[in-house]
Amino acid sequence: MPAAARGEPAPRLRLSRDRVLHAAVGLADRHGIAALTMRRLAEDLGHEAMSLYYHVANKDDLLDGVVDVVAREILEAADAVAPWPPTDPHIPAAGLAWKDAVRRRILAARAVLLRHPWAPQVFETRTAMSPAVVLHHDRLVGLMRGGGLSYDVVHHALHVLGSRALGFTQELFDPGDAGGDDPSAMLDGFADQVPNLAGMLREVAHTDPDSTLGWCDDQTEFEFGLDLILDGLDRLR
Amino acid sequence: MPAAARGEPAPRLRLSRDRVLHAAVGLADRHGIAALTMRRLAEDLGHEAMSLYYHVANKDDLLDGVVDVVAREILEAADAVAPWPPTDPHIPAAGLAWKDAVRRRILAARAVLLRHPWAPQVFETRTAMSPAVVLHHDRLVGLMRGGGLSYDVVHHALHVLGSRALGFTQELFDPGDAGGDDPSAMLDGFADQVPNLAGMLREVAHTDPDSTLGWCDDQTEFEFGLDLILDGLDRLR
DNA sequence: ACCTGAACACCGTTCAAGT
DNA sequence: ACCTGAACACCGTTCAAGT
Repeated sequence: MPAAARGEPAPRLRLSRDRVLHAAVGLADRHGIAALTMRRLAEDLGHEAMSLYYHVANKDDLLDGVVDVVAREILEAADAVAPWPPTDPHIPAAGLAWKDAVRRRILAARAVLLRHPWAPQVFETRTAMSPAVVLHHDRLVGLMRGGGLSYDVVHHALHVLGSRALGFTQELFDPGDAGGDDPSAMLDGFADQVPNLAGMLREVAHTDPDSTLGWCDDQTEFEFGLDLILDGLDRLR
Repeated sequence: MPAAARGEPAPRLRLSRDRVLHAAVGLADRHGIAALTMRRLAEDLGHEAMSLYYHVANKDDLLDGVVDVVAREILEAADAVAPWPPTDPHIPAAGLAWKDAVRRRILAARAVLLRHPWAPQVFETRTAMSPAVVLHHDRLVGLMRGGGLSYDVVHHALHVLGSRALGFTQELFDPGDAGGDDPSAMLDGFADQVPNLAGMLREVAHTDPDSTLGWCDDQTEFEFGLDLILDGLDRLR
């Protein structure tokens, strides 16, 4: 009795490192990073857990590869909106264009990460650096230098941007559950101990009482911070 | 035959949530966050793993508590250098002082985190927010408002600062292993694909050939970014 | 060359039982 | 009230064995 007749999905395809990595990304996208175990991943691929070790050294290597897959996606998206070297022969004066180009690259990166919300956490734990991440940063350096920033300022810029260059920041408060209708409600019975925060929340909530995305629009805040930094850097030109 | 006579360290002290949490912090400090398992922690305390569950709901609750311990340490250090409300009756004009006070608080937070290098990773995974973190932010809000920033700008400020308010940033490249004597060496055989980065590294390394901390001084870069942001915010006053 | 099964040393956690 | 031992369902990984 053949495997297919027993209702078991036989291995449909031979494994490869690339197939393993892309399946891992898909699994994390669908069920979160906690679901990404060697056993579960193998199951998704119709193989046994041990088979993965032929294509991947260990779990750490798997995560390095997963990060690189996401980083390649970012690189591609960023190159599509602001390549280096610039292809457009009609680019305006470099000094004016660098900010826009860097901004476009970073917002494109952010758009990619919104599809992989688990990725920032994984990026944080990686010690080896993905080639695609390095390429992305090389392009940022090129654009900033072309805009008239010194290498020294560009170097500082990479540090200031940090993970923002890849489109994410470390938010300490989860806007998801903190929001609700009334943001200051979450401080109930606690407000007298945090008078400043309570005051701020009351006013900010009042200013924009019915924003669709809750009282903190992630995209708006990300862009605000990005522009604050880019403007600050431009002033050092 | 008593337990002590058999050479086994009998439980010297009764457990408590506070003792468990502080032991967890110490364990992570000494052996890294990966060593922080329920079994290992119990062993350090001279008890059985299952005993911990009487004082802590589960591992998630343990990590929430651990984060709060670190956050209380931060709060205390920050209040020591820049309390709110300000205690000094001779404070200069508020507009000039807010930046310095916020800067002091954040650098004090950073000093604490340098003693707990594993903490940022744990902060990232927490969804519940630590009371001590909320208090620290309340004080930042107070100082900024006192400095003449509108609630709206202060709100943006908290988002821009993000984890920086607690003294850490997400660095994508590990300065530890990337450094060495020659930073551009790490791009060997790759330099032609990343000409901008290679150019930058050559010049930056040359500028400061023998800095003790390697080619990227974390503290310098952190302060550079912090000041860039604070100056940008001040301009919105 | 590529894949597998059994086995090992770990996890976090439940539950009934001890003092 | 506080702590424990045995047991369960998971991990990542080694290794010898299959095709």
